[in-house]
Amino acid sequence: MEKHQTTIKEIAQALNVSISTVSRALKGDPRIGLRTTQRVNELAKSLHYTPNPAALLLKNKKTFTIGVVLPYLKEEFFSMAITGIEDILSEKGYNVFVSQSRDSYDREVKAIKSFINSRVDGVIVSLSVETENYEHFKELEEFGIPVVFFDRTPVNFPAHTVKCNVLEGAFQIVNYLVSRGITKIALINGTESLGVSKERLDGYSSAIHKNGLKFAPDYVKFTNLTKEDTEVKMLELLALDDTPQAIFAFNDYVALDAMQVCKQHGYIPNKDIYFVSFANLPICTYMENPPIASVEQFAYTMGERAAEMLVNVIDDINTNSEEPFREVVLGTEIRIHC
Amino acid sequence: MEKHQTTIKEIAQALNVSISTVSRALKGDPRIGLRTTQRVNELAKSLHYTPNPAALLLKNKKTFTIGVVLPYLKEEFFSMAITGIEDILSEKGYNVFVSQSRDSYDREVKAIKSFINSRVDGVIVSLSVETENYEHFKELEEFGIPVVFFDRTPVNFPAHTVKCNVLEGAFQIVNYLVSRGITKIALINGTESLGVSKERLDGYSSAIHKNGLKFAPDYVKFTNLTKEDTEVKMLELLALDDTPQAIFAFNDYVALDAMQVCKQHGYIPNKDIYFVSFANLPICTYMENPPIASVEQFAYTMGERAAEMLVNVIDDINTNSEEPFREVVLGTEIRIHC
DNA sequence: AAAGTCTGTGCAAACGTTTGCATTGGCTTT
DNA sequence: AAAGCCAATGCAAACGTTTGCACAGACTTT
Repeated sequence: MEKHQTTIKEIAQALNVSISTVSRALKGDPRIGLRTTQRVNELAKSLHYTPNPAALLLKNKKTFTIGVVLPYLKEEFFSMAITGIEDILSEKGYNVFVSQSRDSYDREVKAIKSFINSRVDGVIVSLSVETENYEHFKELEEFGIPVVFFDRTPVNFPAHTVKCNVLEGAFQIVNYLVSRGITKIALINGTESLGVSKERLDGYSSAIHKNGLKFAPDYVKFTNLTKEDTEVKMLELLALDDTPQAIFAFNDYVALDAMQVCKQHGYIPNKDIYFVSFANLPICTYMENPPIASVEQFAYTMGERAAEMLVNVIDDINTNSEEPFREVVLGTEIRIHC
Repeated sequence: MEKHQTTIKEIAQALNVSISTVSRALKGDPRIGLRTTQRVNELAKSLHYTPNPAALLLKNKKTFTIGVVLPYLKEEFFSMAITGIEDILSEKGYNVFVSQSRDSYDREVKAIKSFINSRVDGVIVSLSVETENYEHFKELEEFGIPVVFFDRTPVNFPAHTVKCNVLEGAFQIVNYLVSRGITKIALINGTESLGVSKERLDGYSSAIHKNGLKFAPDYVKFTNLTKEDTEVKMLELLALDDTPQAIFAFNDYVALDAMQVCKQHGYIPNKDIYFVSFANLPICTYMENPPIASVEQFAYTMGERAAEMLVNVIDDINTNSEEPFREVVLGTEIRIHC
């Protein structure tokens, strides 16, 4: 347990030169003689020297650390997004703090505060379902820490964002159902606080109208994404006089929960009632009976784009160019599974 | 973009007291007068003061940061373990760096090096399939950074570990199959480099022997956990003269991949060939046809225990008590699904 | 009234780097 | 041989904290 960490100072003493000489030699400053530079580098290597990040931060004001807050790592959509984020960021020399809000506003706020404390260089966020105010992100701003949101982005709050074209996706997938002769289509949406919920609703209703169908408010439910709430909403739909022929679910988890309710009540999913959703769960490919179609979400790509955007924003802050908010919208693809 | 961060010094100037007074007031040192303490705290709060972690590290040699390296976040087993880790660690005031090895030795080494650079206080690891030498962990030791391994722990390398009783679990689940009258049981194991593979094999063979069955080397396959390799191994099993009646898979992912191969070749999983596995994929509860039984892995608990162990080790280092390596072995439970 | 004891505060060094500004010694110029 | 120059190096301040020690003043003791 020799908890000793070599410092520049020790190298200097060992070589009988000054600290500044070692510092310069280490970064290849041309003012330092070739021989000295060499000796310093050799000794540094053999002593396993690595610069103390605290000292660096103190001078440079940069931690090379990025914080990420997202709802649930266990959702494949988010764990894949993290992979994209990590890939880009590690390449640029950043480390990644990960924190899960588990769809709780309080936890999200706590995570942000802790990121402020540790002076991350930037933050990437996908909002919790509960989040309706954005004070914690304003605080981040006060500390000069930039934020990029992906997928679950804030509403009425200008910010850097990466998302996919949810509205278009919702529109297309409802259209697809209609093209198969299905007209009684219900929507189990996420909570209204989520911008992505609103977009799904807009896409849904514009497809409904465009196809000359009647928009039935009874057919639109909101779930807070918990299994329990989804079950309640699905039961409500089943209890309607005019049972829907198809359910458009907020995402795969909601779809699966809803499908279970169907089964328990004697309906055969994708036979008596069709299901479609937003794909956040590639594991569905292992299922006997996944939703019949889904909107691709490009989780990995979204993570990549968000990370790239963040490093760009960080670099631009340093060069002091005052930029407007950036936005990336990924294309739309729907996948037919059967 | 006022990237200004309040310092203790500014508070001192504003209040016309010395820096040390502010520092002491902030931590409630009884030597500072009540009035002063109050004034300092008020101003600090209104200025959003938070101590600069770099300065703290420089003094305290502690980053309150823990690094975690594990194979894949997208595997529910690991994302749940992370949740357990996070829960314990955030409660103790630590931040968590997450890095995925994606079962690559090189990536694992890189992650460890980067953790050394950022001077984490400790590291939690679940090994990649490829890892066969442990030099990178020795390096960690040289820097005085403690490591705790969970689930995929090293072999012939003394270390702090948290795992479940894999041997016993394997034994019991094979026993269960036998109790259902199934005698031709094959094993699709992980690579031999993994200690948990060896334990599965030992449990398997001891159950085979105990039940008076013959151990058939042909019935034991090793996969590197990729879909491709698992498919190859499953095909080999199907090609045997004496096709097995049941497959004991390394984990749920391997089971699912193997089941797909079965289906493609006209066998009905869990009818023609039974499947059992180690449960690392709770999403299986949504499946029509999951493995008929599985060994519980206690992902969340394992994460918790590992985190607790690590903080204990860290605390003990500071109190200089030289301790032997710790080990936690979680109990065994098998779950019958149908 | 001198000595002692509090209470409340300040000084300055230390942690490991970076970096602007010297300083040194040897070499070329005149 | 005096002046000037360059290459190579060193000094010291700064970044934001913590902390051992010292100090001032006011109050008690004798």
